[in-house]
Amino acid sequence: MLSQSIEDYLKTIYEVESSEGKVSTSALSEKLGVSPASVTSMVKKLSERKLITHKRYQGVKLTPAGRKIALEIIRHHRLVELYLKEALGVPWDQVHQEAEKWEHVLSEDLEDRIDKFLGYPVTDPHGSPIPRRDGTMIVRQCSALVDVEPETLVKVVEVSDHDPELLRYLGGIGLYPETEMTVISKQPFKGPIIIELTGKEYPIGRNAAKYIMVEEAKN
Amino acid sequence: MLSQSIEDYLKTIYEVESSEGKVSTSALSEKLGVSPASVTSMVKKLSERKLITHKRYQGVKLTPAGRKIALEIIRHHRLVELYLKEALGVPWDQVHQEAEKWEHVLSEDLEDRIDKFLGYPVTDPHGSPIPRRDGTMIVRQCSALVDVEPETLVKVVEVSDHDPELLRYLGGIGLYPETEMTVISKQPFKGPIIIELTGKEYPIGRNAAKYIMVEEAKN
DNA sequence: AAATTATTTTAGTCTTGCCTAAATTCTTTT
DNA sequence: AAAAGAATTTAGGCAAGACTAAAATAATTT
Ligand SMILES: [Mn+2]
Ligand SMILES: [Mn+2]
Ligand SMILES: [Mn+2]
Ligand SMILES: [Mn+2]
Repeated sequence: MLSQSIEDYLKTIYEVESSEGKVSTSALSEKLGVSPASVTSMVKKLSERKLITHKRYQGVKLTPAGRKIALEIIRHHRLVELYLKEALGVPWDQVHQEAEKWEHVLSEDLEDRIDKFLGYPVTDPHGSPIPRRDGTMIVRQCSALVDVEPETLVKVVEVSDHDPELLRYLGGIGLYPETEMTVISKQPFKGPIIIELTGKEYPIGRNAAKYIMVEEAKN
Repeated sequence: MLSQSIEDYLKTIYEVESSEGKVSTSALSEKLGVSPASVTSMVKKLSERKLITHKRYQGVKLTPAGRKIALEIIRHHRLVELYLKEALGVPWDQVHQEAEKWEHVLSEDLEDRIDKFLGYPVTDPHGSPIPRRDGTMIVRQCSALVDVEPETLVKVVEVSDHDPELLRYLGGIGLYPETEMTVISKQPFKGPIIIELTGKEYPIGRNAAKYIMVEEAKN
C-alpha cells in the first residue's frame, strides 16, 4: 500500500506533466502546498522506488509504473466526483474537495460497483475523461476559451474543477460540459470575453476563460 | 482535525467501555493491534487533550468530549455500512472493513446526505444502533444467544460485525437482525446450540453464540 | 563575462505514531 | 508476608513526512 502522500505526489506530477510538459520542483511545491525542500526529499524517495525519474535541477518524469498509479488515483477521483453528484446530489463545485479524500480509500471492489452504478461513464462532472481500469485514458483535442476567435460557435468540453467559486458562477449561467455557446467578442485591454448562451450574453474574465476548454461546434 | 489514529483510539475505548466496563491498556493494545507501550503513550496524549481520564495502572475513561467524538465516528461507521449495503449492494460481511476506512473521511455534509438517502435509519446492517447527530445513542436490553435457555422463541437484535466468516454463515442460513428463531437445545460438553429457523435446524457454536444478541420474542 | 536573481538541493529539526527492552507496579500464589 | 507472575509504564529508537536556513547550481541581466 502506498501512503496518501505518495499517491498525491504521483497524481500531481501527472497533472503538471499534462498541462505544462515539464515538472519542476517549484511547480509541485506550489500545487501540493508544501515547501520545495519537502518536494526534493519526496522526489528522492519516489526515484528510489522507480516511480519517477529525476535529473538534478531538471525536473521529474513518471515511469510507466508511476503513471499507472497516477491514473488509478485519478480514476478514483473522477468516479467519486461523478458518483457524489449523481447518487447523492452533491453540487458540482463541492465534489472535488470530497473526492480529494475519498480517492485514497476506495477499494477495487467499490470502484467497480460505482463504475457499474454509473453505467461505465467516460467523463466526470467537469468533463474530464475518466481513466480506464487498464490505466489508459483518452486524450481530446480542444482549446481554451480564451484563445477562441469571436463569432465562433463552440461546445464546452471541460472546466477546471479547482475553483468552487468559478464553478458556481458557471453553473448559475448554465455553462456545463456539452453546452453549446457562441463567442461574441473579446473586450480590449484584457477585458472579459462575452459569450452568448440560451439567448443571453454573459461576461467571462480572461483568466477564467483559460480554464474553460472548448471545441468548435459543427455549425 | 483529529488524526485517524486518535479517532480509532477513541472509538475503541468506547467499544471496550461498553462491552467490558473497564478499559485496560492491554485490551486496547489487543483491539488496536498495537503494542502496550504504544497505547500508554497515546493514552498520555489523549489525557492531555482532555478526551479521556487516566489513573496510572487503572485504565482509562472517556470524558464527555471524548465520548462525543467516539460516537461521531461510530455514527459515520454505521451509516456508511448501511449505505454501502443499500446503495451499492456490498454484502454484509464486507461492509465493516470498508467502513473502517470511510468513517474517517466523511464530511458532515455527506453524512447528512447519506442519512437522508437512507431515511434516517436507526440501526446498521448488523443491528447495531446508529448514534444520533447530537452524540446520543439508544441502549437496548438484550442477551447473548449463548445464555438463552432452550425452548425459547427469540428475535435477533444484533450480530457482531467483526468476523466475516461468521456473517457469511449466518447470512447463508437466513439469520439476520429482526429474524425470529427458536432455541432448540444446547448440546452438552460445550457443544453447539441448535436453533430452528424457517422450519430447519442449524447448529451455532458456543463461541459464535456469544456474538449473537437476542431478545425474547412475545410468543 | 561578471554579477545578480531564481531555483533547487542539502543539512539539520520537529511531530506523529509506532517499536523493543527494561524497569516499575499491581495481583496472585505459596 | 514474601515470591512469582502479569500488567503497565518508562526509556530510547526509528520511519514518514513535513519545516527552516544555508549552500549549490542554473538562468537572467547588466
Ligand atoms: Mn488526494
Ligand atoms: Mn473533476
Ligand atoms: Mn462495523
Ligand atoms: Mn478506523
